[in-house]
Amino acid sequence: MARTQGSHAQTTGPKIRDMALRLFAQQGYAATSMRQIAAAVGVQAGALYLYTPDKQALLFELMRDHLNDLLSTWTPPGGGPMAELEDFARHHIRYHLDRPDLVFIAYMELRNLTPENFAVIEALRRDYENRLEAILRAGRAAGIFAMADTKLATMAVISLLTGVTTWFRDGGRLSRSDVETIYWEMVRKAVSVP
Amino acid sequence: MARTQGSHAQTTGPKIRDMALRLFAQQGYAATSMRQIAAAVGVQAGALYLYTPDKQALLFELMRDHLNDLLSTWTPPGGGPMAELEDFARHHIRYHLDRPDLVFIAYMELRNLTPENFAVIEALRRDYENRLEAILRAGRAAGIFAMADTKLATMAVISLLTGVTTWFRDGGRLSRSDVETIYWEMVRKAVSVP
DNA sequence: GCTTGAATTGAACACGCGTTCAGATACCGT
DNA sequence: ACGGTATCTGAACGCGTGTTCAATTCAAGC
Repeated sequence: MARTQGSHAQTTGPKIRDMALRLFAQQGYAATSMRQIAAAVGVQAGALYLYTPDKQALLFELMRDHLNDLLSTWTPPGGGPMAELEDFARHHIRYHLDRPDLVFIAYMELRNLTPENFAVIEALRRDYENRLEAILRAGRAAGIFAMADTKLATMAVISLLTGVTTWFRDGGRLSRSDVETIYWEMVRKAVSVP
Repeated sequence: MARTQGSHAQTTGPKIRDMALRLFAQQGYAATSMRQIAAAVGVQAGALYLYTPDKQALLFELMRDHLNDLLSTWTPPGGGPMAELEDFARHHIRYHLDRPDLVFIAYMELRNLTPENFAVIEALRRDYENRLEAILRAGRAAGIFAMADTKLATMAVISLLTGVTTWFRDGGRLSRSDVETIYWEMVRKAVSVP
């Protein structure tokens, strides 16, 4: 098979995903051609099909692996809802700032997934939201948090945290950990008892 | 010229914008062809060029008019930073929930603008952000608001408010004004003195 | 009913797309 | 040095794209 040995395959395979990632993030899935990806890898378009069945699989696997990674790199640390929420918020920001391209694609290219692929991604996304919701629900039950609606608070907190990717650039006025701390403070205040 | 009289022109012209809006929002600018738009209007592709110079202008004018509208339908009402922030937040949510397609396009299709068009849209967007920032800055100076960084708070509040469009659907568990009030409460707490 | 000009068609243009595949090439174990 | 196979090329396929334009249809004024 194609994926096993040979010196080229060990670099070409991953390179395709890297370049697809970069190009999809920069110009979008629909606006990126297989020929462009191939050129970026340094190969002819036909060679891509030794590593991927089609263009759609490239997008889907990027998104699926991203979400699986997001889910597997964080588990509730314990220590009560407040500590867990802080950990969640800081991890979310750190993760998103470390992988801006992946995050961008995961939010922008949902429309370009086939219905079956979309369903898979959607389910992973909901898993992630449910983790935050569980924290908020526990915190409200414990009287630590106060919000009119837990589900809305979940969505609002995720929107707020994810928004950091739209403006943050390395080398700017604030460091990543500055941003992390400032955002966490806003999240905490938004859901805490007044 | 084409735009003046005749019974068809009075309906075909606006119809093109409506259908382009719907299709761009549903499937994206790049994935929508002029032939699809024409079919949705009930006309051949060539006829579109009596009303628009090209496809790009369709996208640009949609976004430009949307942002101009957003800017012109809200002016600071006075009454102090807290009252102004509430008015801003409620207006933002109301406006965004009333025009989900336009809002979606304005956030998703920025990449598909030519550089010149992008610059125009970007400037309008910044105008809008600056209005919120002015409120927050005044509130902090007055000791009503407390946030570590005004610019970050501006971006965070906009992310939080805009996020409502990703999940809200009419006929759901909560009405628009419910959502408006719940979101406003979170915004208020996030930026207020603890 | 004829003339006029706007509104629209439908075919054509050059081009880029995703994907396939027979043939060439490069590399490895022996 | 050779055989085998993993890797890649380059051309081709059918199709859809944005846009143009001569020719046609349509609606209204006289």
